[in-house]
Amino acid sequence: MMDQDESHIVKRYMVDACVKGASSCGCCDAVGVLRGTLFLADEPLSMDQLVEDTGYSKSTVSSNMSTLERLGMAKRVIIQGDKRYHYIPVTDPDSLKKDMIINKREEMQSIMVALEKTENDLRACENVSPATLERVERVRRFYRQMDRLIDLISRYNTEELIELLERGMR
Amino acid sequence: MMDQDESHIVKRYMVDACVKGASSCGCCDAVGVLRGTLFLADEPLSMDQLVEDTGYSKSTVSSNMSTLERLGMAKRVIIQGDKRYHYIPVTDPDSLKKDMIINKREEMQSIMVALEKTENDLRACENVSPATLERVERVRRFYRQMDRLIDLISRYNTEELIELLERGMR
DNA sequence: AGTGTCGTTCGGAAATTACCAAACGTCCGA
DNA sequence: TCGGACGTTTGGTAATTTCCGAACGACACT
Repeated sequence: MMDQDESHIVKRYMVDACVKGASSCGCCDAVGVLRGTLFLADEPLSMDQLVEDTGYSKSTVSSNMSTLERLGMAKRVIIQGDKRYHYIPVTDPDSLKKDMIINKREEMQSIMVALEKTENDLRACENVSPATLERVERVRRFYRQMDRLIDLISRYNTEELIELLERGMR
Repeated sequence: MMDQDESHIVKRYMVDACVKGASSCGCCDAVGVLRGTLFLADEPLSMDQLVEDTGYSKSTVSSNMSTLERLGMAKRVIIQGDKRYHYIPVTDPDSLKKDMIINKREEMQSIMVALEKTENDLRACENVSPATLERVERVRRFYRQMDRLIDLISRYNTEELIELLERGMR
């Protein structure tokens, strides 16, 4: 009796948290709902179970699970004697961090390419104010710095980083 | 003749880059278009000029400029002898970094609150598998670490950080 | 107070996105 | 080679979001 209700309430917060996280990645709610459901499942879930647990259709679950996979937040596992796929959530901090950084980095890169192109085009123009050019340069420098920073961050694991930065404070 | 066309092409890349960046913050295209337009303007732009340059309506420009302000990507400035607002893009790296971090941090915080609540609820339940609890703990630990990391990162300026991390590599 | 200039807010239309059901392709065992 | 179980892809639809024009409120100058 109570169990059902309680697990429902518990689920709510987790799912909400994941939905929030998902939407800040530009993902739709379903991605968050699915991730949250996976977190609170006792065992790897098949697509049918995800369909049942979330109320989404099979097609919605299928496409959104592939984005979860692409983002490194879920993995497929093989269950012996069952030809269906089963999904587990990725919870390993280093793995999560790595994928978070990879995704962020790709964003940065594509913006940097565009900025570089803009800067070159501006230099080729005659009637561009120096102020404008300098502004673009400055923004580009910012993104370059951030990219470098992300690169450096990716080379450490999280504990190391925290320790290093805490040590540097003094 | 050529000037018009050229500046149009130049603008394209910059605007595209900003649109891409904006949509990864969950902002609509207009936010990116406005930001890109600001970057390439020779002088602070009034709302009327932004309306003309972007083709958006006054209301759209108004509301999206306030989100740009909220995100710390644009600022209002006063032009002597002109009662209208004018906008300039924020290009200072440290300022951009600061706001980027503040926004990211708020996201993290709200997710962490939800995770904490979930963990407490799970502990209160009887029939929760230890594996599930451990999984939630692990995810929460991840977010706590990332939050700590972001906090530390916010205490340095970018050059310091890069130097510190480069030094730490050896 | 009256008038004109600005910027914001509000309700509805248009465009985009998320979602579902059905059709389709694939793999495996018979 | 057929049949069945799975997962993915594909239109079509419902819901959300974006955007515009109009109305509104605030401020300055007369």
